[in-house]
Amino acid sequence: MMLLHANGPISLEHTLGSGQAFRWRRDAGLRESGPHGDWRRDGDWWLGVVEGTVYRVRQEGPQAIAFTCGPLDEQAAAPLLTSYLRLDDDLPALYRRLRGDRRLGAAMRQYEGLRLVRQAPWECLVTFVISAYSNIPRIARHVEDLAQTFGDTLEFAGETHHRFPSPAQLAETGEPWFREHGFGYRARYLSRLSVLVMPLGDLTALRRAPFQEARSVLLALPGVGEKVADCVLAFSLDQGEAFPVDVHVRRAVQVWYGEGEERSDRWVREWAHERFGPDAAYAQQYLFHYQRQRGR
DNA sequence: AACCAGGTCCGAT
DNA sequence: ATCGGACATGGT
Repeated sequence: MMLLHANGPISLEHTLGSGQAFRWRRDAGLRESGPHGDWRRDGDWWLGVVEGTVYRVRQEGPQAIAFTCGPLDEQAAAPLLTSYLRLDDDLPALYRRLRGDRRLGAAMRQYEGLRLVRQAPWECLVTFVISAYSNIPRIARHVEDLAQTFGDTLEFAGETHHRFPSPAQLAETGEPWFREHGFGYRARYLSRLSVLVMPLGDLTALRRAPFQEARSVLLALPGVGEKVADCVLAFSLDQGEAFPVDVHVRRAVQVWYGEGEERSDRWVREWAHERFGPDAAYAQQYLFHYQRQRGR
């Protein structure tokens, strides 16, 4: 087990549970205890697969986490997990910049430690094409189905897990397979996506590209509209200007900033770009989570 | 049992 | 440029 410290607060609950990434699940780490065969929780762990590594992560105070992993050793994995959870992001500075905003101020207090994640772009792209007009539990089910069916196996702590499949591993999958597995009308997009992405090479190169340029590349792909493109830009390509506008965020902005007037997605997006600039992606995730949790 | 879900695409104004 | 409907499926 290894400890990692964050630059400011980190909350696994809010980071992994706010609908950015879909391969994390709460893992109580059940361990047998007592003479009556009852089970007890061994802390509140999260279990997830990132690239080729399986992680078990738990909160270790407001600014630190502990983790184990495999098959990669912890020393080698530490910088990878640090990057994935963006533990180096200066959250206190972000809060200082945005705390003048009343709604964001409230959201940041309530969900302190919520960080954007830095996902693998290909997995993020497929995930959010799947996400279109769906819901979070179902999205997670589809992503897991793809991993188990087409991804390489990974052994960790006596259990078998799966990597998310590469474009090449998905390229042979035709529309009928996706239909049969409940992907609905997204089947047509997904069956074409791999083939079109392969010649683009490593999508992480888009992290160095200007925002609009990276966005154009994504928008040319099947099943990728403005919302999905902005999710990929925000959650995998370090593009802080991205502001994904879904039904929740549009409502939130209409009510909180738009005097309740009907606003188009374009209006909301441009308003956010003007107001938040390079902090737009973070602002969006706080507003999204705030709005979505509000009704529960 | 309707209604909605982290939308996109396409054809018609 | 913008608008409206079609598109599959499952959760609440």
